[in-house]
Amino acid sequence: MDNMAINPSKSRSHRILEAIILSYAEEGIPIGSEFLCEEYEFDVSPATVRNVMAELETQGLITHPHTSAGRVPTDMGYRYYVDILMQRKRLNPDEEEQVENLGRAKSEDPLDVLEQAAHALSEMTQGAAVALVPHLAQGSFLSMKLIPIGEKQIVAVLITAEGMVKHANYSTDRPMTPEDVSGLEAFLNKELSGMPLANVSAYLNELAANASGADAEKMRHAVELLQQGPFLHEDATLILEGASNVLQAPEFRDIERTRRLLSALESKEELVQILLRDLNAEDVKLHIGFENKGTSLQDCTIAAAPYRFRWGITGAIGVLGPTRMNYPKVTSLVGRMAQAVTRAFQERE
Amino acid sequence: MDNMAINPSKSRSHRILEAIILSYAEEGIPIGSEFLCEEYEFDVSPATVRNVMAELETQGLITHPHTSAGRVPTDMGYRYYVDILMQRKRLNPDEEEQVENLGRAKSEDPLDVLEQAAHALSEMTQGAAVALVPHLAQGSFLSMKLIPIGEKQIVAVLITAEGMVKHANYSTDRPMTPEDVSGLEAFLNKELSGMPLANVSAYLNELAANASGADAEKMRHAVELLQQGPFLHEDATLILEGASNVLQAPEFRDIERTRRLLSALESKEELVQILLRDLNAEDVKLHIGFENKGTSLQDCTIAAAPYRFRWGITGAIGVLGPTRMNYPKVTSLVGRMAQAVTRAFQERE
DNA sequence: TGTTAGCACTCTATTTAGATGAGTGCTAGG
DNA sequence: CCTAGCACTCATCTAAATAGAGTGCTAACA
Repeated sequence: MDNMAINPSKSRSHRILEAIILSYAEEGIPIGSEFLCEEYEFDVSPATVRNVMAELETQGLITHPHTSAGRVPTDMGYRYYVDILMQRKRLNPDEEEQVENLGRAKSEDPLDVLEQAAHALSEMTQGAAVALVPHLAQGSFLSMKLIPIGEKQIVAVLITAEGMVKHANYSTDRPMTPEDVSGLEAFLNKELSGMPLANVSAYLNELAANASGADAEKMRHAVELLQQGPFLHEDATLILEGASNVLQAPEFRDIERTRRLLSALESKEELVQILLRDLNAEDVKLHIGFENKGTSLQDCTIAAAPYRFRWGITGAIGVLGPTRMNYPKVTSLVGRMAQAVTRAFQERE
Repeated sequence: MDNMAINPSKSRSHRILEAIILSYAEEGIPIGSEFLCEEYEFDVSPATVRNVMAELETQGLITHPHTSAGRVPTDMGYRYYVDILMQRKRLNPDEEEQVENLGRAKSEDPLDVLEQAAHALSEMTQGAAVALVPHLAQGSFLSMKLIPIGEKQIVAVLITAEGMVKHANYSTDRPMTPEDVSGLEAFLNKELSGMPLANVSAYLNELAANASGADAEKMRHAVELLQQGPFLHEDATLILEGASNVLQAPEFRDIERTRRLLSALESKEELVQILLRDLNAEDVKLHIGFENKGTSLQDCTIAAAPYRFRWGITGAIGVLGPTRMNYPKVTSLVGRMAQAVTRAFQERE
C-alpha cells in the first residue's frame, strides 16, 4: 500500500480524484469521504473532502450510485485521470523479472513468444491478455515451396522475408506432374521474389491479362493459389490468455453480462478491430469503457501497445479488464511488455 | 415436444426414469410426480408415479435435493439411462443439413474443417464443442524443406504422407551456407522418407552414434532440428468453440464454479486427456459428471467420438455441456458429426 | 396385489416489515 | 475557507410470516 505516495504537488481535488480511482480499483465498492481521510493524509476533514467531491461530481468525473453511497469514478473521470494525472507504477522486482524473462525464451516461434508474453501479462494483471499476431500481408515474398502430396494435391508454403510462414493445401482440377509443380514453383519465385505481399495481387492480375498459351495455364494456377489461399487475405489472428480471470471481478457477478463479454472475446472480432487501430500508436493506448460503446466491451478497458516484429512489421499486445482496473500498474506492464516483445524479436533478426 | 413418444414397450419404471431425465434436461428444475403425469401419458395417478420414484431412488438412479422438491437424476442414473434405455434422436432436417454442409466445405485445411464442425456442433447443442486435431507424430515422413532466411536462421517445413504440415524456425550456432542447408535437406529426405515419425527419433540416434567427420556435423543438426523442434513432440492441439454457451445453463449461476470450469477449458489439458482416451472408441463415448471426478469437469458431461483423418490417423470431436444435457440429441449429433468429418477428410484423400 | 384419493408434513422461496448503518448535503459557527 | 453537527436517504441485513410445491404414508378400493 503506497497510498500516501500520492504526489503532493498536485492540487487537492486532483489528489482526491486520484485517491478515489485507486481505492475503487482496489476495493471494488463506492468510496466514502471518511474512508479516504483514513487511508490518505489529506490533512482535512471528511466534510471538506465531501465538498471537493461535490465539485468533482459537477465536473462529471465521479458519481453516486445512490444518495447514501460513496463515490465511483465515471468513465470520463478515468479518461481525465489517465490523460492528466496518472504516473505509471514502477514494476516491482518480481514483475521486472517476469518481463525480462521473455528475452531468454528458448522458442524461436513468434507465436510462442507472444503466447508467453500474454500469459505473463494475464497473470500479473489478473486480467485477460490479448496479442495480435503479425499480419502476413504486411510482409514481402521471400519464397514459396510447393510439395505435391498426390496427383491433384499440393501443399504450398509461403515464407516472407521477415520469417513469417504460412502453409495451405491447394487442390487442382486436373492432375499435375511433378514437373508442372516445380515449374509453377520456379515461376512464382522468379516473378514475386522480394515483392510486398500487398502488391502481389495486383501484379498477378496484370500478368494474367497478358499471358497466353502454356503460360496462361500457369498463371491461372498462380492466381488461384495465391488469391484464394489464405496467403494474401489471411484473417487476423488473436491470442487470448486468461479470459477466465476477468470473472473474478465483482462487476461480473451478473452472468448475462459476463456471457456476452465472453462470447465477444470468443469471436475476437471486436477485439481485433480495437487492436488494429493501435498498431500505429506511439505508446500504450487505453480504451476506456464508454469509448467502446456499441460493442460488448463497454464495461471493460483495454490497454494495448504496439510492438515491432521485424522490419516495419507490427502487432499489438494488451490487457483487457474491468473499467475499474489498476491503471498505473496495467499501463506500465503493457508498455514494458510490448518493449520486451519487440526486443525479443529484434534479437533474433 | 415429443414427450408422448417414449417407447411404450419399456417397463413403467424405465419410462418414468426416462421421462425424468428428459424433462429435467429441458426444465432445469427438479421434476415432480404431478408434472410428469400432465406431460406424459402414463395412465396412472401421481401417487403411483411417486411409488415408482421411491423405488428408483432406492436404486440410486434419482434423488431429492430436499424433502419437498421433485426428483433429479443422479449421475448413476444418467449412466444407466445412456447404457440401457437411450435411443438416439433422429436429426431434424435443419440439423441434417448443417451436418451435411460439412462435406461441401470449400476449405482444404483440416483445421478449418474441424473448426467448422465444432462451430456447428456448439450451435446446435448450445454447449461447448471441442475437437482434437490429428497428431503429427501419428503420421510418417514425406518430405522436409529447409529455407534459409538469414545466415543462421532456417525455416523448416515438415510434410507428412497424410498431408499434415508443420513448420518451425531453427537457428544454428554457426552460419551455414545455402549449400550446407540444401545438403542437410537432401540428407533428411533421403534418410527419413516414408518413415513413421514415431520411429524417427530412435533411428536418428542410432545413425548419430555411428557418424563421423563432416557427417557428424550434419547429424548433429538433423537431431537438434527434429528432436528439439515441435515436429516429434508436438503438444496436442485442441479446438474449442462456443465455451460461452455453457454459461447459459442455470447450474452455472455460481460464478466461482464457472470460473474454475472456464479456466480448465482454457488450459485444455484435462480435456485433451479425456479426448485422447476416446481415440480408439468405436462410437460416441460419454463421460458423465462423476466419471470426471478429480477434474474441474465433474459437473459436466463430455460426449466425444473419434474421427478418422487419413490412413490410420485419428482425432476426436465432441461436445461439453452440463450433466443435465439432452443426451439423445447430443449423442446423435456428435456421432453424425464425427462421421461427417471422417467423410470430409476421406473425400480429399 | 397393485392402484389411488386424501392428508399431514417438510422445507424452500417469497414476501413483508423493521432495524441498521454508511454516507451524503446542508447549515452555522470558527 | 474549513469543519463539527445533524437531519435525511436509501441500500442492506435480519427476522418473521406466508404460500406453495411436492413428498410419504395410510386406508380404501378394484
